[in-house]
Amino acid sequence: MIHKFQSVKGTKDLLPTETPRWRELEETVHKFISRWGYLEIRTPAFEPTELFVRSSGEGSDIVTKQMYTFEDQSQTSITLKPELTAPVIRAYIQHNLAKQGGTTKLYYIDSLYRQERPQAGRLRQFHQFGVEAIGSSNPEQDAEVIALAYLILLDLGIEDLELYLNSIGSVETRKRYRKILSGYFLEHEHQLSNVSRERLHKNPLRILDTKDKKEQTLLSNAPKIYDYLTQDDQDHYEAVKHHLTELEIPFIQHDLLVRGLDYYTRTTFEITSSKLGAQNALCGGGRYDNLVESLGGPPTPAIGFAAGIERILMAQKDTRTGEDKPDRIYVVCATENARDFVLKLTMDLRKQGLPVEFDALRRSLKAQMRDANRLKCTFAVIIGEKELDSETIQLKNLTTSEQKTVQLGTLITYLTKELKL
RNA sequence: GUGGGCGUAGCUCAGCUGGUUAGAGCACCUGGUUGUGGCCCAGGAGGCCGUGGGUUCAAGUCCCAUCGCUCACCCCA
Repeated sequence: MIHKFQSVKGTKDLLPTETPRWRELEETVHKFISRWGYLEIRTPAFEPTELFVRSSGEGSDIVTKQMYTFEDQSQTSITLKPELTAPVIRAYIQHNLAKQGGTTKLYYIDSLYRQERPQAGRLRQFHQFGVEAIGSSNPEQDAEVIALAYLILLDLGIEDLELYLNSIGSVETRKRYRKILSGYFLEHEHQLSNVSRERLHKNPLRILDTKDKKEQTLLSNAPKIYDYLTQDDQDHYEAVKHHLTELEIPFIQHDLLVRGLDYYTRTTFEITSSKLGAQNALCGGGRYDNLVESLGGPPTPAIGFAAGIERILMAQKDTRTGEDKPDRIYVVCATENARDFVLKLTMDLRKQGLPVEFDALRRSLKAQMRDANRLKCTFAVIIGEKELDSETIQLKNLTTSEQKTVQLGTLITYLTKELKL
């Protein structure tokens, strides 16, 4: 028995039943984001492993356990991209996009790869769209990016959006806060769950994310990062909130929101939908003012977000777009000796831009008619011996069941006039 | 990596406490029309019941293992 292949765990085929929804989403993304002045960028599927280690952080989960890493034939360590900010910034530096002046505003729609255990809303190959606005450190830029994320999700028809906002300050602030926080939790270590106790040493900030109800009171008394922000950080944060309020973008301050990647500074945000399962984040993003420099570029502030396409598709209310297909034509072969002519006529009609089907299975007339019906064709062009002899065709309207004889010479003019295409 | 649930026809599923040739709906094919679809009627094809082992006179059904899918933890989009 021959072994049947299956798609690799955590990967999915998009069948013709679902590709229309993907296309529709992608078109919306292209249109919406370009209107805001962002330009599309496409980066390679893989990058030097070191790029992700340097940007995401050596201790981050992505780097320690989620990357698809391999050595190519020249023993270079290669990694399938697990996130998109680093490759975009790499390209930005490599091609010196800054030289164009102003801010550099880029967007992408792309595939990512992370080796995690799949579950609802989480795959090993998945898709995101996102933007990176590179060059401005000002709060208006934060507001623009956050507004873009929020409004595009609204436009995509997602209900129950919740936007969570936080500021985690500079890298130094975070280091200082981290120390204070672990001090606090160390004092109360006996009240911590096993998971949290582990995090205490790896990354105490993550304890703030806990879902353990028993720890909630402990958390509410924990030192808040806001109190450790510098005056500049606070001013920036306040300005971002002010802008969002002005723009009528509703947000929820969430001082426990910390992100998994090391490169974030100041603003972080996340948008969730209650329509999703446990993996309820549709979109995550934040400011990363040190990344460009740490990847070898000039000191350059930047902010961006990435949104998960699979999750958006899950959260969308099922707006089955019954996009009206153009009227299709089925050229039916009624007798064997008409076969050659059927193929030729099919091609002639297609050359006129008409959407035309024919039967390559040599099925019976009846079967062809059934097929035409199954394919929701609006016209059947029937050709048999009689028609060959008289240079006519039978034209049957499959909606009204009317049938008439049409001169072959006038068929194309007739069809192009009759059909809404 | 850890835990729960589930694997029966192309799809959605039924199959009670183990007992004859394993079922339904939808989809598919043929016929009812010597050259005509949709509805209807008649018929048909399609299953090593995920895989391997065990218990038993007898296993889709019980036990063990294994693989796969799925949900959750971890983490994140």
